[in-house]
Amino acid sequence: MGLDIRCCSGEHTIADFVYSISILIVCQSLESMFPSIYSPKDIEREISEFWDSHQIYRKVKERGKEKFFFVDGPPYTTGRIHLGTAWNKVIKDTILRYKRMCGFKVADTPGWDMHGLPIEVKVEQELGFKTKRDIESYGIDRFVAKCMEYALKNKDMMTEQFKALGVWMDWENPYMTIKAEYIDSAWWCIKRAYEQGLLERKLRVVNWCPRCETALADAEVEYKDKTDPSIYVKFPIKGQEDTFIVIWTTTPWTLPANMAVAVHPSLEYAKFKALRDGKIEYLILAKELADDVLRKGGYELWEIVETYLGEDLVGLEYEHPLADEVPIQKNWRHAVYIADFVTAENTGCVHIAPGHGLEDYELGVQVGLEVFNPVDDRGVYTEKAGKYAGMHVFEANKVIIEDLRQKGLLLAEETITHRYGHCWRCKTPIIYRATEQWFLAVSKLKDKMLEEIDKVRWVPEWAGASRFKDWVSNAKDWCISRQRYWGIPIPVWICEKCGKWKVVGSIKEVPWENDLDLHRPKIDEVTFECECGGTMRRVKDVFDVWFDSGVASWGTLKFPFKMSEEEFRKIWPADFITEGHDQTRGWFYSQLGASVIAFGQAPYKTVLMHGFTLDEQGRKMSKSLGNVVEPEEVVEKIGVDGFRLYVLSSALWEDLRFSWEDARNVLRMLNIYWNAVRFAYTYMSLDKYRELPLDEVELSVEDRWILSRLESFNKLAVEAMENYHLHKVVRAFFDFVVEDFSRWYIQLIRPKVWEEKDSPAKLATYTVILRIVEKTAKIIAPFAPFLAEWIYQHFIKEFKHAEESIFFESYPKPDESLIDEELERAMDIVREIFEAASNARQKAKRKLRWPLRKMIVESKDEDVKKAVEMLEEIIKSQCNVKEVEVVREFEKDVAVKPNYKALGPKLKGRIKDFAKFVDSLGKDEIAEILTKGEIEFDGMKFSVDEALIVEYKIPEGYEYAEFSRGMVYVYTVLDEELKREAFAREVVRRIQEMRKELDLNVEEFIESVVDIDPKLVEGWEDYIKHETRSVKLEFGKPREGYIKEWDIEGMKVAIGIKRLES
RNA sequence: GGGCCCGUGGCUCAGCCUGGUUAGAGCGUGCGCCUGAUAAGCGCAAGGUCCGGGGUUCAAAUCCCCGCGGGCCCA
Repeated sequence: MGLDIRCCSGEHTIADFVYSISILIVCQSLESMFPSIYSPKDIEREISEFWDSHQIYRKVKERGKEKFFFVDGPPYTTGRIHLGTAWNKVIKDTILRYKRMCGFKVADTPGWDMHGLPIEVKVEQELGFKTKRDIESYGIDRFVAKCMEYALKNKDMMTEQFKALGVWMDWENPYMTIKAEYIDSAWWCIKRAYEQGLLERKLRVVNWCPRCETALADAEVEYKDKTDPSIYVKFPIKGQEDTFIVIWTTTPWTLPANMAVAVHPSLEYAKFKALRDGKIEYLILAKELADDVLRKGGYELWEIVETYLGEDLVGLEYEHPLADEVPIQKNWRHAVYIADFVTAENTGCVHIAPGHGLEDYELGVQVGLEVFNPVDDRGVYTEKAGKYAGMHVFEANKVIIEDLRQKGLLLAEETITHRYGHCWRCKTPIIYRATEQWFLAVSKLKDKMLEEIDKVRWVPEWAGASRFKDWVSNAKDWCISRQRYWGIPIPVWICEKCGKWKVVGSIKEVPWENDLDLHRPKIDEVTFECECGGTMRRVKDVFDVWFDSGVASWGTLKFPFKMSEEEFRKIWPADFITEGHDQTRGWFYSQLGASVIAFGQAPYKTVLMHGFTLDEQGRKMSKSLGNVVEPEEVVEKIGVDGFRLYVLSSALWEDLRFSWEDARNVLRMLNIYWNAVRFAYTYMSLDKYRELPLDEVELSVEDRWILSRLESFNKLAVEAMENYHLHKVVRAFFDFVVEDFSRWYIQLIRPKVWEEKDSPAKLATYTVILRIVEKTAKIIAPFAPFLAEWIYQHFIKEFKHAEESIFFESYPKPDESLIDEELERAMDIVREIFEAASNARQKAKRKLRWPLRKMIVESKDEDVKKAVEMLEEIIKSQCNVKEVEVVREFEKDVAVKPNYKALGPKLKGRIKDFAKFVDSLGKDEIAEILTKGEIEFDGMKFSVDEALIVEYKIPEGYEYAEFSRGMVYVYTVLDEELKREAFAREVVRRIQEMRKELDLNVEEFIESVVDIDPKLVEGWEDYIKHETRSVKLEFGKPREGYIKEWDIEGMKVAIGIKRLES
């Protein structure tokens, strides 16, 4: 745009010339001061160097006052960071930068989760190991050293990746779960558990990974589809010929350990007489399920012989189906018991193996069954399993099925695909095994934990109130022991002689020399002497790695090793943590559990739960799908700031579907911001502007408007930040910058920047722009730190006194006195009117370059009237019309016709007279009828709707378009005067184009020859000369210089321009 | 089977908590405009059963219930 402007007639003055020269000089240095193209890479490099060389991070850290205790959820040190990890840290960094700008002294210690099975598995793979025996023969000490090396190497690599994302954390001093002081924090917590009787060692059925040969916590079990046998087995009833109770199982390998059958007390069971292959059998199972099962079993006929409730079956004894193969089974009595967990599914009779099932175990304890577990750590049957000894359980399935078939006890065999637990790291299907393990008795703390959840602020609210509570209510005791090597050693020593425990609560109680040698196997050498004279040896287990991170909220503070309780209490609990929704059962939980044990309260005050990163189709990113997007790839294309803004632009708690298109769009918007700031920079630096107080300049209406918008944006940003709604800030930022600042304000003020140097209007504009740039940069600084800092260094510092870094500044507070809602509304209306006018012009094929005589806004809304009055000049210039008028009702030609269809049947023959009457009505009469809504004819009254068809016709020469509160009518007829102006502009436009094609500098003068009738642009010659920097303008055939033939509105026009040698 | 979240134009999402004229953006598409931010920028248009069905209400994308589809977590 930039329409009706600078048509100041007159010759080029000396001042003009000087101005041109200075533009030239500015243009040359401009590119180095403020490049024309936004290049994230260059900016990031420059700013990184600046931050490093000026030690900005350290200085910012020192400035904080009031504490803000943030705890970093420690990423696990395997491999490189992925999109999700990057997103996570960017969220954290943005919040921390914001809090620092709010004056807080922020705890920004990053954490590293460095122990555990995942690393062991990776190292095993590197070394080509398959079993624990490989590790033991290699040497635990060497294996642990490898794990440490692996973890440290990855930590360093990931640190560099995080730094590259502009994440300001204390990378020199992270907390690491492998460090002595951290292990101290964990041991201290276990001691606290022990003192409260919450540390238990018990025989329990646990999730067991036969490959890793260790117990797994519920949180370490991953459910996915697995195909298993699904078999129906007949257990022979003792003392009753050909009578069986029928059970169903998907784990035939647990049958050698069967100890009982469970039925539901109130479910109906029946004994069926069934015929198969000419043989009669009696089968007991749930009545309602029998038909289905018997059909599967291939029975030809069956009938009910007897029915009973489950409770009636109690005590019914049966023979173990594999008693011959597993002789030890002959020592025990097998019978039917009742259990509430039995459901009316399959046969209604549940095979119970207390050594291999959670509920089985509980039932076993209750009724006094043997907990028989003939399976070793590797998932291989022991000698106790008789015939099956030495066989892996999963391989045993088919052997057992075959044995049952041979014995005639297999009723039916199918396969089933169901969700089955797998080891979270090595993906091996887990088994359930009864083993001795160490537990934290979380079940005793559940109520307290639920109570604490309520005291925490959850963002979004349902993260805690619904999702987390659900998990915690279902939580069982936490199995914290692992039969592995790379982990925090469990600090329990047991006397070999009397069995007494010693729980060590501090690393000071054991001898150690450097902070890393508390690991196995060294710690295993430490012994204590028991009161009884016996030797106390450490249990061999290490902690579940989730327990490591569970103590992070004090581990990060090095409490209690290096911090006093008094000091600790001033800081703890954490003000803020944030992680992905997978951490509901992970870190949110492990921390809550550990903390309730240690302190009886939640370790965090606010928890922000964020989503997962998915690919463009909404699938999880995974290597096997080949859809992984690396953060570096994105950064390469759109820069760190672009990346950060992109991942922060949608609601954090929802999954982020990565989209290249959207990511690139962020870059495009940043580019608009860049260009807008650069535009301002060009003229402000040319004019050597220095900051003026806002109240010393004469603000125009558009200045007041943009200031109001700016403060409204500021207000929204602060509110959103306080609610952790980061995406709202990003959206509002782009909205303000693109819509209000670039697309509208800059267009409006463009003419002003050409005014003479000390023009008050221009100074006001500069003052406003400086404020806009400063505030927007500060508001977005936590999100896009590089760009914000760059603008601060290159723009803000140029025009006002500033700090060393933008991060020394405080986050801007809105000045609500500058918010003028009425003006904002008025401008909204004006922008709508402008859009409608553009629309109408397009319909009438009147391009914006062509001035139009007048425009009428029709609306009954007082606000519209006020808006147009208030902002008339803006409408006129933007819409390129000479005159604008608001009316309540635009005078349209109204034509009315009789509604024959409706009135015909009523008036019958007199309808013709009515038609005549209607025809005879004058303009005023029609108007009156329409206002009244009634028409009187021959003593009868009809409503207008019924009697008339009303047609409106807008007057000749007008084109219209709708907006939300009315209509805009544009008078599109061009009179001679307008045509001359329009034509002049067409000519100017062509000459400018030619200047560009010749690559002329903006200040260079030319001579122009235009082959048109001079009358076409009469009165506009000087305008053309001025606009095109033509010293001479002639009409006629061009003969020299650059000549080009144009088509202007269907007319062939030759134009020639010649560069003037200076 | 249970818990939570999501389901709005071709695509990505606002709006829903606190019900109220015509459901908004951006991208993409088509047409055009602008030209001293210019290897940029801008406008207009087409395009929607707001997942489906019930209910509450004068009024439902919005609140309630029942389904369907997707995701995560659990059993």
